[in-house]
Amino acid sequence: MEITEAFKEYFPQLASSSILINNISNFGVLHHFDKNTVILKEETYVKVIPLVVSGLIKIYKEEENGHEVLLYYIKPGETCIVSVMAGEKNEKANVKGVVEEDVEVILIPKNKLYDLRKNFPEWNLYIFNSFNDKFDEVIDMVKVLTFSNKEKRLYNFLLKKADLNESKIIHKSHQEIANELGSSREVISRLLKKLEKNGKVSLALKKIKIL
Amino acid sequence: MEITEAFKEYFPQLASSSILINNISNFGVLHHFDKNTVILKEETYVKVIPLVVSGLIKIYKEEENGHEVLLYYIKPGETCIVSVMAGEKNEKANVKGVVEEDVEVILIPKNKLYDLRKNFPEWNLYIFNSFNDKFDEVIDMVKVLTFSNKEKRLYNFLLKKADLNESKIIHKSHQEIANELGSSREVISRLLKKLEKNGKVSLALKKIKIL
DNA sequence: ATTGAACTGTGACCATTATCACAAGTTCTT
DNA sequence: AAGAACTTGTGATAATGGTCACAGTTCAAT
Repeated sequence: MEITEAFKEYFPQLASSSILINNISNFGVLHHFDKNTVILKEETYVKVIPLVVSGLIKIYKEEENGHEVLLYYIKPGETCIVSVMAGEKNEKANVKGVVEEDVEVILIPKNKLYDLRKNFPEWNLYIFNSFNDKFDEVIDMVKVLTFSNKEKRLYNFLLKKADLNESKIIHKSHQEIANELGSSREVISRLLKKLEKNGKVSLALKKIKIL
Repeated sequence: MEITEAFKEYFPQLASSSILINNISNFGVLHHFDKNTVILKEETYVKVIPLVVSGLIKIYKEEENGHEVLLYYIKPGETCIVSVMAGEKNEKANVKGVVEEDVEVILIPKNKLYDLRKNFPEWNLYIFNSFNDKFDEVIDMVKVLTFSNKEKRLYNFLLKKADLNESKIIHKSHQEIANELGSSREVISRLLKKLEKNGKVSLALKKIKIL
């Protein structure tokens, strides 16, 4: 796929400005990353900002002792606001980004960020919106963590993942899910069994189906 | 205090542009709100954006059944990004904002937001930064909620509040704290006693001192 | 000074979640 | 086909936090 075309198709809000299209087409580069590639490391500087065209990226917060929590996914049409801010401020990232499903991204060099912010209100609105969306997601997570039990949190997670995949089937081991939710494998296994008993899911090896 | 003066003193990042100073001085209004005033309601539209000059505002997420969690405080030099976004998008707020300590704010009518975004890269950077700061705070909260117990969460909360107050003494009842942390009074009472036994705080009626 | 309201302390009990221990099933490799 | 590595199931136990019940304290107002 050609870059201008990809841009127009997946970033209509930005592509409403034809000068912006030209700009991004000039200095942006289409790039592919395989599943499991770490594209954002804690404590490292950011050189490029990804605009996701296809696939899925997951963003984690890491803990000192190696544990982690999934914060949110970045899907086509979205960008990584942590990268944008780390780029603007020349600071290190404080979260981890990993490719969940092979992605196609438009990479923007960080030194173009100032031009974009200065010249394109569309860009600024897009970034505002991106921040706002992820902010809402994380706030919702705080709410769930505060008021719901693990079973509900797990079920929410499965529904959201199924929605992103556009498939009722989730291919993950119990251990992987435990890692993403910051829990332990045994707990997740038991809760999944409970969900199965209550007719909410059906289970098979590395395969969970939403009913 | 005069508005231009307040603006220059508390918003140096914005005041670096003298045209922006003139703009905000023209359409901004200095206003005072008493403690406990609700300045942002869930499910209502936003008409003005506050730039906080003095005092403290707290932002909550509410639950269906009346429970709530404190998300973060807004202190002098900061603005309410939820209001900014609700204003830009003409949408309803999805959090609650209450005055924690009497505040002085510069109020900006929401219909000026587009001009600000279009004409002032400083404004855009300021909003990016505001989003980024609160985003980090909420992400940190997710981390604490996932990996720490209530005792640690409570102690963190006390330290943060003391820091904002610039005082080692926190004037809050156990019930108020329980509400802000989405817990129950008995649990908070017991944990505070435990912290007292371990020499971290000393307790008196509606008064907690960090040691 | 007395009363009423708000605040705090604490025992008892239960639900949820974490951890340890181990068994059993599945898939992959050689 | 055998073994290794990964995956899932489940009992036992302990820690954490929420709920109920009730007693004792402090404060403010009449």
